[in-house]
Amino acid sequence: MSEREQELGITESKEENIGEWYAEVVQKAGLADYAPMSGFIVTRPRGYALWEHLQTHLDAMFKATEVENAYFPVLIPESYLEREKEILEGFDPEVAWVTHGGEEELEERLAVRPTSESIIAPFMAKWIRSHRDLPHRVNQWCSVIRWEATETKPFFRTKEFLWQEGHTAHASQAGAMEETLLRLEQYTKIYEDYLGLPVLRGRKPDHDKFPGAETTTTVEVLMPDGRSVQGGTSHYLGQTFAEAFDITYVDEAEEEAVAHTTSWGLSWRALGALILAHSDDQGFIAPPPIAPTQVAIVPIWQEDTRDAVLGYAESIADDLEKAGIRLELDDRDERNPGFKFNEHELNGVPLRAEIGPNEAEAGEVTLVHRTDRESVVVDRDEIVEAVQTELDTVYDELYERAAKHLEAGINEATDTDEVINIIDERGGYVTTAWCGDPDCETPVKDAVAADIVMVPLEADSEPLDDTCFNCGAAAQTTAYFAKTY
RNA sequence: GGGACCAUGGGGUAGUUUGGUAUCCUCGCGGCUUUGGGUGCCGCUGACCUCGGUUCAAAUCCGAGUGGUCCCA
Repeated sequence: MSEREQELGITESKEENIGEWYAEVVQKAGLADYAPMSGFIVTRPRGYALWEHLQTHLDAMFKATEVENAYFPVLIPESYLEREKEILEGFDPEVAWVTHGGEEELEERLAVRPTSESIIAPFMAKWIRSHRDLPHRVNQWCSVIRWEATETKPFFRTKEFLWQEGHTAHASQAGAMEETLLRLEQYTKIYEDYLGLPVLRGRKPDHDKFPGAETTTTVEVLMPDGRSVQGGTSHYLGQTFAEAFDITYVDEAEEEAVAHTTSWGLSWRALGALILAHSDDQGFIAPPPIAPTQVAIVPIWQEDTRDAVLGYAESIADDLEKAGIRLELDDRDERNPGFKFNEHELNGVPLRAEIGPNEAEAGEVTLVHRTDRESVVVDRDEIVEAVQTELDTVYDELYERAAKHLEAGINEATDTDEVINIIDERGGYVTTAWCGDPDCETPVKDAVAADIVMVPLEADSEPLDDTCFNCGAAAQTTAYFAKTY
């Protein structure tokens, strides 16, 4: 590696030093910077654009399934937070408090929302009177703050993060469970159809549920270093919150009844997952559906071919733009093509169009994949279709790569030593039969810091074996062990 | 929760052990040159994380803080 490359591009290796490599990709690809306060980041336009595109797609799915957006205050009175005991206990150590307005101390301190159940639920109680008001669904796109003293990793671990939180109320348990699973389905779709990441769907074990929830479901994404990321969660909250906040309605028999509620959230951790999964030692790789720039057109000219090449490139850019493709025509005069190639690769642009005198003369365009630098020469007249095809190809390559990794990353074990050994040597998920007692998780936790990240979604699915991997008691379910972020 | 390492122009660094003039590359800006994988030359701007201590003198030594990375729980 030459000195020049060390300075401008990525200098860390994903293979050997994934932590530092990730920090370098995030900064050099212009996605985020570290803020002056520990635990906070500044999301730069290229990083924020990823979030906006993800948001557009997910929001459309919500709206197509009867969700409306609303906005609730960032501050929650302490008395509201106290109304549901478990949520208070669950989040208490991580709540940031506002105690003063100007110099004056407040009569009641205000929590910066760590999640909004306790401010949304009272309003649901107010708005819902009759069974005709159900189901009721609201979602908000916002940020929350959880004051954990952990090390910052942009998009994965920050005290403030962007997310959406959906909250719904239903007449029946069945309706609320259906809702819970529908949102989990939509999270799966976002990962698999837009971010290029296959996921595992499951339920959290009882000791790791959302505070106050009956059932917490999760989509888990396997990272290149063998750790699992919780990519989104959807909770069936039973009647706990409805009872605490009086979300009741008059049913068809004119009886007062307590509603069943759900909540579901997906954060910008999804961005962390896709950056970590797809990018390489050359820099970031954005999956085409959410790429801020999908195609970088690099014109290559000599003195005498300049006008012809630029004119040709511009007409192609016009066609692509009209077709709704996000592109950048990089006609900077002070940079040579090689420099531009490297820069767009660093920034994650999934497809590059090279247009020089050769292409202009032949009526062609050279398209190059970000993933493997493979190039195809296509006809100028079919440029829109060709670009769409090649973007799909890049997406498929990203997805296939991640799918192979996931497939190889699920292994089965029958006893504690085997669970520990596989986690230690290969990482990934280790499936094993489990009795359901959290004490049986402890030896694995102590040895390799891995947890049970999920159990199968279907509560009645048969465990892998008759007896628990650790204590030998009757197995209740199959556990998926993994190290986590 | 415990430990280790690190912090010098926008980015990457030398200098720190042994206290005294801060090095080089790159980015940026101006000019010329140049364009199918990080062009070349000339000129310019720009830095010792913060606070305190020791000292004639601190990037350098000491203490505290802030921030980052990694390892272990």
